[in-house]
Amino acid sequence: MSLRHAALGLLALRGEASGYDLLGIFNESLEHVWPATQSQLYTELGKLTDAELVQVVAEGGRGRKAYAVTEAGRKEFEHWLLEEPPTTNRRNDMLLRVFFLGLVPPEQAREFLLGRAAAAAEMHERLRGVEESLTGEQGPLAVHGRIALEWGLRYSAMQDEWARWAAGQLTAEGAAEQPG
Amino acid sequence: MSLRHAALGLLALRGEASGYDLLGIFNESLEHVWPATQSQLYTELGKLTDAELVQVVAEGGRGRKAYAVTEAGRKEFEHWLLEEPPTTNRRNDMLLRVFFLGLVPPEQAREFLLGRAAAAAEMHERLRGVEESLTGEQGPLAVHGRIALEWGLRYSAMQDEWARWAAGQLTAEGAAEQPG
DNA sequence: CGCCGACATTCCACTGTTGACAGGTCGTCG
DNA sequence: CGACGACCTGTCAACAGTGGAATGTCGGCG
Repeated sequence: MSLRHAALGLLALRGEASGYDLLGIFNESLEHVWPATQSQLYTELGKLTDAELVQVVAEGGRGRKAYAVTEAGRKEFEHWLLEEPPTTNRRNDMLLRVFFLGLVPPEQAREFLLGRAAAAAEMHERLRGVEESLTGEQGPLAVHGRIALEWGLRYSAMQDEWARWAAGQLTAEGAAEQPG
Repeated sequence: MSLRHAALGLLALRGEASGYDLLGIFNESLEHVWPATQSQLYTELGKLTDAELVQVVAEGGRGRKAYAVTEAGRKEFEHWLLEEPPTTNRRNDMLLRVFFLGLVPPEQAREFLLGRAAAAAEMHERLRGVEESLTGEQGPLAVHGRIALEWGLRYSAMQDEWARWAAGQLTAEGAAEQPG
């Protein structure tokens, strides 16, 4: 149920915004952190209004409704942000595959792992590019964006090293099975 | 749709098993990689049977049905394992919170990050314990289990270091804002 | 024998996510 | 003017995942 809090947070950052505005932010800034679709967002804004966590503060042309968080909404948001423990991602597609890697020949397993390493390295380079385009930017949003980016950099580096290490383990295993 | 492939993989490893058997494995070995509930698993086994990827090879007491993968099932499984690119986890609850950390006082933001570091360190220690209980184990399953475990160790270490680094960034920022 | 716990399957109601569809308004460029 | 693209809101069906309840069987222990 974090879409609700993402919407509250964006409204808190922006002061006021329409569903359409929020959708733009979701597709730009939050695309890799918490994607959301139109239908989901408009539905959620409706529910938030019913729960009186946000309210319509202006209506403009083309049916536009500008929303802003209420006092209750702000409270709910801060409670989520600081007091609810973040739910760890329990499912991991790649580790599931690793679990079954013994079912295919070692050479194919090794290829799989090296493929993962390459994908991680590619992601790392992409993020390095983003990092460079960010140097010189100022403000608190740049600070927190930079922190999130650093997570991605460290994550992809970790994944790259781990996958290459794991491939090495398989090679060692194969060598041990066929000595001499 | 990976539950389907997890079930196929477990059946391939085990040769044959009932829904109840599989559920036990999901709760033990796959709990932190791909959890599944009763209702989900039995439903999936029904669908897999309809699709002729598995078949009932024996019926025992208490309504027990033992399943095994068919040739088509094995093919489908290997295709998934080696050729379909693993889907990266797109949503990250913690990074979403980081994105909004500018909305609360720096001291609270710092506390949040240090809390995350502590949680990661705790997870790391827990995994270290699992690692120790694994030394001496043999066999290919131990090898791949060890590789998955190593991922967890590196992931938690990375998260711990990152969170402490990030907390430092906020301190530096606060210090820069209030010099002298 | 009677009960209990492990074994074993199935159904239901609910939430979250996705993608497609449908409808309407405003500004501007040719 | 007319068409087009950007703006803006909404509904629907389908599916994955969660949690709980209902139902029944078998083996062993007191």
